[in-house]
Amino acid sequence: MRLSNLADYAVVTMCQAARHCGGGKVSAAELASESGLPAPTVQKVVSKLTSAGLLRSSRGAGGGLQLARPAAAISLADIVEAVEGPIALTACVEGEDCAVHEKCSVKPHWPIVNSALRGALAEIPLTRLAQIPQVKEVA
Amino acid sequence: MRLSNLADYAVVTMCQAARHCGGGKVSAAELASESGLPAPTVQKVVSKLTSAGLLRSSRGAGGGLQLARPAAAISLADIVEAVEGPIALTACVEGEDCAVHEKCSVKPHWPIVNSALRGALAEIPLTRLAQIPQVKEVA
DNA sequence: TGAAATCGGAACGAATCAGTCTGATTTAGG
DNA sequence: CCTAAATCAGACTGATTCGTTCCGATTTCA
Repeated sequence: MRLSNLADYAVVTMCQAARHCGGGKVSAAELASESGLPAPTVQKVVSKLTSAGLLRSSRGAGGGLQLARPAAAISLADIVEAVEGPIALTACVEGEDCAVHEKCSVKPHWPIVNSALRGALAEIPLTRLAQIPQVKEVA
Repeated sequence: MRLSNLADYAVVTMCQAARHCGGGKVSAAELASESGLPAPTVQKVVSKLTSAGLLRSSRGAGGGLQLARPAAAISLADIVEAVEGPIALTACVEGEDCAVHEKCSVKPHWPIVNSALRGALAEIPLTRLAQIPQVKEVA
């Protein structure tokens, strides 16, 4: 029930990338220095994000990263799935058979729980995470 | 974003225990044989569930387990938290400091996501998971 | 009193994850 | 056209956590 660190870093990195969205390309090293994360780790995160189609990479000198889609069209669920694979609380949701595959009374209920969680994450766009909220409100 | 196997087993075990709720005490070995899970694993799960106060254990010969509360008052979130600890997607929600503790723009948003997920799990009572649905409906 | 059955904690092994590094590819400039 | 720099992409190592199993302490019934 805990997100992996990679996924956490991916969210932070995507937020940083979203800020540079209008500016064009940004290098992974720049994102690392801005976010304070170790550079090699950011590189790894960026690789996964690019493979998933969330980021577009331009190689060669003067290259860099840029969001493949507008920030509003990228949800938290997309980022998590890009790094951690499909959101599935249990293996049986994925089709893998568990030890109690036969007459498992809980099995039919997992998809409902699963979609509920995924829906909660899908409703949070990257724009909402990237915006620095005025935390002036009284807690 | 995946539930640990222990938590999965805990849910199955609790469902089995809920069926025996009216019958009184049930041994961990019986729950294991009924669910098809390895007996030692069930024992470990039962220990955690008892420590969390979800199950009540009676030691000695003829002892066994029984639900500490009515099944309707036990939610999926309770079971997950009993096995995996507090539901916290990231370490910073728990108070632990992450590498980017300073000016982490994402940090203020995590509690919202976290509570959303926890709420989704808290709304599913054990009774709903224990009942065997008439899966006659066309998928 | 004896014995059985239970929970509780500790130890071992495996798997996944985090982090680091080196190599291949691509572009810009001379 | 070639050189050189900068980039991403994949593979490797070490560590932490999870899963599983086993054994001991405690408690109750007969």
